[in-house]
Order: sequence, then structure tokens, then C-alpha cells
Amino acid sequence: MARRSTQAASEGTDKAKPVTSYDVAREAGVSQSAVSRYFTPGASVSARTRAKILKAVNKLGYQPNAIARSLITRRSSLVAVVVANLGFNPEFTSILGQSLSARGLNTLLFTLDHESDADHVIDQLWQYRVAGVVAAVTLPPRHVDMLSQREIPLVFVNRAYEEVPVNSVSCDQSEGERWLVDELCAAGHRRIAIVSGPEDSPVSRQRVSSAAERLANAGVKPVEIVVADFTYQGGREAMRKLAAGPARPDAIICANDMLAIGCMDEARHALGLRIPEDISIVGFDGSAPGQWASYDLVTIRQPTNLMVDAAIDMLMARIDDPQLITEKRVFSGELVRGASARLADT
Amino acid sequence: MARRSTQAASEGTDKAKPVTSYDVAREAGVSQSAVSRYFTPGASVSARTRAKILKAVNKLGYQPNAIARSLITRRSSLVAVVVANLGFNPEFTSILGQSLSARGLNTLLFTLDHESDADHVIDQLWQYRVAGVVAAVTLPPRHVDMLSQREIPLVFVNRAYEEVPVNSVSCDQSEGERWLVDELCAAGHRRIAIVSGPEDSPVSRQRVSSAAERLANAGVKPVEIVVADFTYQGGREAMRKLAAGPARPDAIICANDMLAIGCMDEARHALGLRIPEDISIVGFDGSAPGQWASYDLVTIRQPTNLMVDAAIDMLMARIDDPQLITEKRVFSGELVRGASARLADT
DNA sequence: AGAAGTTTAGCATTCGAATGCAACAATTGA
DNA sequence: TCAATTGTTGCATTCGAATGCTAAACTTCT
Repeated sequence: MARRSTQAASEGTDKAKPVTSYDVAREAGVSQSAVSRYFTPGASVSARTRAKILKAVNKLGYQPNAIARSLITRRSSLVAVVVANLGFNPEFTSILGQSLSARGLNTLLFTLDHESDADHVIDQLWQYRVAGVVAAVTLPPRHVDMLSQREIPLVFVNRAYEEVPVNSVSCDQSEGERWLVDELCAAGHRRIAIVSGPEDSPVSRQRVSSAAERLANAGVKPVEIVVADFTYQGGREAMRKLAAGPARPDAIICANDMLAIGCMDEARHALGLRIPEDISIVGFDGSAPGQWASYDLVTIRQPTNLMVDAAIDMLMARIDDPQLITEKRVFSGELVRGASARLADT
Repeated sequence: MARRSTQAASEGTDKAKPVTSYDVAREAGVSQSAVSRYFTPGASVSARTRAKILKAVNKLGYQPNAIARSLITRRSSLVAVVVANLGFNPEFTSILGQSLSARGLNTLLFTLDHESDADHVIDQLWQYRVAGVVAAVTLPPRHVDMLSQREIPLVFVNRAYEEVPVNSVSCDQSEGERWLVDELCAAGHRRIAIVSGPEDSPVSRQRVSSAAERLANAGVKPVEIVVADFTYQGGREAMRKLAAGPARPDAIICANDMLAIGCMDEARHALGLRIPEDISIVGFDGSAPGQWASYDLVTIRQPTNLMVDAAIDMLMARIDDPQLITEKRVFSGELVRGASARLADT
């Protein structure tokens, strides 16, 4: 085993030179405190020292060390973003990252496949003393409690908990499903099937139960409820199953756009059905592919931008005052009247 | 006023209690050093103290503070992942994040809209003393130099530089385009157009020039080269322009799948063309939507998993030994013989 | 049992920036 | 002009874990 210190010291060709606030202070002829204050928004530094420091900073190419800063201030500019691998709008992550960045926060991204990975994620984000957490997945209540005990602000997106008070922003799933059901029923559909997402997905469960309930109100019993995962392939298989069943439905309510797209492709390209003449298909999300001309989905568009902004607002309010009362913000979706379903004329 | 849960409300002054290694040491009756060594893989700790510490750790719920550790070791477990907002496979980010996580690294995600944002990103990742950088965007040479001076390992994905030596993994764009061109020519296409991505995108430039070159070799001059951005809408507009031009092409080579999808939708749904009877369209990427039945694109599938693994391998090798010579790994793509283009029979 | 070698434990220091405090300078008011 | 006020500055300490070094405890071998 080689001794690194001696080696590194001897071979000093082009060495990385970590510039510290002390270096800047020496260069500018001021104290390290002054340099620190220079980078602290509210601090009092005279114009003269300001100028001297600025010069030294530029000369040396100094960048404050966020690690050291976090250590002493006990807070970082990192926000953990926890998303599920499947079933979530990839554009959401992108928009969220950009909004965070615009507010000077950095994104620590965690993608989880299985809920069980949550333990690991919680450990990691705690180790990094993140300033907050935006979760678009379900976390077990004990993790929610843990974060709240540790006073780490947490905002859920499209999740709500009965048991624990949490901040959340969401799109009104029930309302959206009611709209969809009403549209389908008004257009005369009666043999309606539902394609559900995974059974452990709260979003899917909520959408499916809302739709089923509204159907029941309208005196319609779903001809079938098929469970699929939140993938294109899942949608195709679901459609295949429905077509093979006893009474082919004349309308399908899918738990998200991806499933709807899969259903449409299977219906058209494998089963030779016409949409919406032979069968109506509706989704939920308002994802980009759903709006492509090939699909032109009837769906509920979630106001992603609004939701992201709201989430960040809540998070930052919490960061400033961790004692704030929890709040849930629910946005209405927007019915997108595409051509994938036969709807009543407006 | 909202009602609070019994748990949270019971303790009026529930304070966050940051457990440190000293707390654990006291609880276990050992020194702080011992606790530290307990969490250091190669360190020597006797079975007895190990047990005592483990007990204390569990009792107090201790998690080492990654910030403090990073400060003293001068390295973090963070890897910066820099991607462009448009034009890149979202699944790439997801896979990369998971692979990093599997190796104990965390993902600091930066999404950039404009290349000019790169300055800010470089500042941020340097401030956090990231262990490495995976970039799927072009960075100005000065930034590449800066990272190399600071000895921060850097791996590019699908970018290569002539001027500076950098690590990179990529898919062989030229080879892929040659395959596509050859297929189209062999099938008898002669009026071939190209839809390019943004002119400041190296990936697009490389693909377009490779295709154009191969066409020239075959004695074919592109009927037109249309520039678009890397979006669905861009593809649609490009197709519209091409159709309005003097000689409508019988085949279109698109700089990526998204553009190809846009072209297909415009051709079919706005122009009433049949694909591939009236016009052949090919893409590049092998993205998921391109493989959906509605499109069934002829394209080049990039081996995303291989590329991600290779990138991480290179990065980790660099982290272990920053002096390693730079290396470029180029993978072949895979021709996907879909139905979006009329190809010669095999 | 004693010498020589090997683990293991603890002390003290280190990483780099933020901040309370006290000293000092600059400004204002009388 | 001097005192009171306000604004700046630097010193010294702090955050929490890692690590070189030394001393102590344990093995191993003769």
C-alpha cells in the first residue's frame, strides 16, 4: 500500500489548489470573517473591503465551500426530490429541478423502484441534512414522522395521508374522474371498463375508486376492472384481456395516460378497432405523448407548473418557519377533450 | 385552525435532536474516534467495541453526518448529472441515477435549458465538491479544463472533444447514420430529406453530417435539410415545410426519434400521407415512444444500459485514481427495423 | 514467562466557513 | 468639540467526523 501523502506532495506538477476564504483574506489583506461576511447577504461590509475582497476573489477564483458552510449553518441548499421510477411524469422532475434551481436550491434526486428502497433514501437525505424533501411517492408513516421530528420540511405531490398531517399539493383526482365518467355517460356509454394501475399505487387506487363510485352513482356497473402496471406494455395487455372477455366494453377509463396509450395501440393495431367509433378510451395526467396526434387523448391535464410552484412555495415557507401548520393545496385538473373518446357535444 | 395529530401535539416543545458521534461515544462508553472507525470500512475496531457502538447507534438512531465527513475527507458521495432539458432520453437520467445509487453515490441533478447556464452549474457542483460529473450536454472547453484542474472526474455521454482530452462514452452516430442511409438507398429511395436538430447541438450536427456524407458517397444529394428544435412540435413543423417544398421527399432522416415522431404525425394526420407507402421516416435514439405500435420507427437504438454502466465505471476508476489516462468508449447502436420506412428485404 | 509483534483505543488536530463578542472607526447630534 | 450612536472589523470558537500518532492491550512465539 502506497503512502498517499508523500506521493502527492512529491509529484506536484499541476495540483488542484483549493482556494479557501483564508487565501482570499490574505490576498485582500482582510480577515477571514470579512470574506465570509462578503458572501452573507445581510452582513455589514464596507464598500472599501468589499472592493478588495471582490478583487481577490476574482484573482484567485474563489468559490465558497458549500460543505463547510452547511456544516456550520446546519442547513444545506439541497432539496431531495423523490420520485417513482414508473408512473410519473418525467417532465415533472425536470420542471421541479429548474424551479428549485431558480431559487438557489439544488436537486438531490432519488428514483425509487420499490417502496422498500425508501429506507435507504431517508437515510441518505438525512445524512446530507437536506433543506427539504419533495416526494412524489408514498412514504411509510414512520418516515414521515421521522422527517417531521427532525424538522425537515416535506411536501408530497399527489399523495395525502389520513393518519399524519403533511403538506401536500395535488390535483383533484376525484373531480377529474367524475368529469370523465360524466362525459362518457352523457355520450351514451354503458359498457365501461376500468384499467387500474398497480394496486399499491395510491394514485391509481384513488382514481379507480373515484371513477367506480361515480359510475355507481350513474347506475352503471363497470364491466370489468383490469389491473396493470403503469406501463405502455401494461396498457396493451389490459386491452387484450378486455377484448377477450365476455362483453367487450365500449369505453375504457385508464388510470393514467400511459395505460391509455397502450390500450389505444393494442385496440387499433392488434385488434383492428376504430377509436372512438368502436371504443372510447380516456386517460389521466395530460402527459405530452397523450397529446400527440396519434392519440389525442381525452384526459385530465394536471397543472404541473402550478403544482410545482406551489410545492416549492410551501417548502420554502417551511424552511423559513418549520413550525408552520400543515397545509394541503388541491388544484383542479383540466378536461382535455381529445378525439380518443366519443363525447357528448358541448 | 387545523387539528394536529396527537403525536405531534403531545410535546409542545418537540425539538430536533441532532445525534452526533460524540453522543454515540458517550452512550457506548468509548471515544469518538472509535465511533468514526466503526463507520469506516477498513478500520480496526474490536468485536467488543463494535457491539457496544452498534447498540448505542440503534438506541440513539445515529446517522453519520455526510457534510462533516465530506469536509474532512474533501470528497463527497455526490455525482453531478448534467442533462439538457430537451433532446435527451429521460430514461437515461433514471437509469443513471439508479446505477449510481447502487454504488453508493448520490445524484445531484442539473437540468439546463441553455448552454449559458453551464457557468452556474459548474459553480454549484464545485461548491459541493462533487466526486464526479456525468455530462450529457456540451460544456465549454474552459469548464472542462477547470474540472480537470480541480481533479474532478468527468465523463461525457455522447459528446467528444477534439481540443481537450476527456473521458466519454458514446454511441457511434456515424455508423448508425450510415446504416440508415444504406437501408434507405438500398430500398430505392432517392429523394431524401434531412431534419436536423438545433444547430448548436453537437449530437445533431454529427448525425446530420454523417448522414449527408454517406448520402454523398451514394451519389445522392439531400433534397432539403430542415432545422428544427428537438421537440415533437419541431418535427411537425419540419414535415410541413418539407411537404410545402418543391419536390416532396420520399424519405426523411430525422436527427432523433422525437423529431421523427413529429414528422410521422404531421404526415399522417395533417397531410394524409401513408407511411411507409408514400414516405419513409427514420429516427435515431431508440426511445420508448418510437417503439410504440403507432410509430414503430426505423431507428438506431443506443445501448443506454451499457453506456450508463460504462460511464459509471470510468467515473469510479477516475475517482480512485484521478491520474488515469483519458479514455473514450464508443458503442455500436442497433438498427431497429420498424415499419416507418420502406426498407430492402433482408 | 518474557520478548517481539500486532491490534485497538484515545487524544488532539484538521477540514473551511459562519458568527457572538468586543474593540475599534466613522458618523451624527448637541 | 466631545459624547452618543451606528457601522465595521478581527479574534476566537463552532459545526461533526476522520485520522496521524502514541500508549495500552492483546497475541504469538520462543
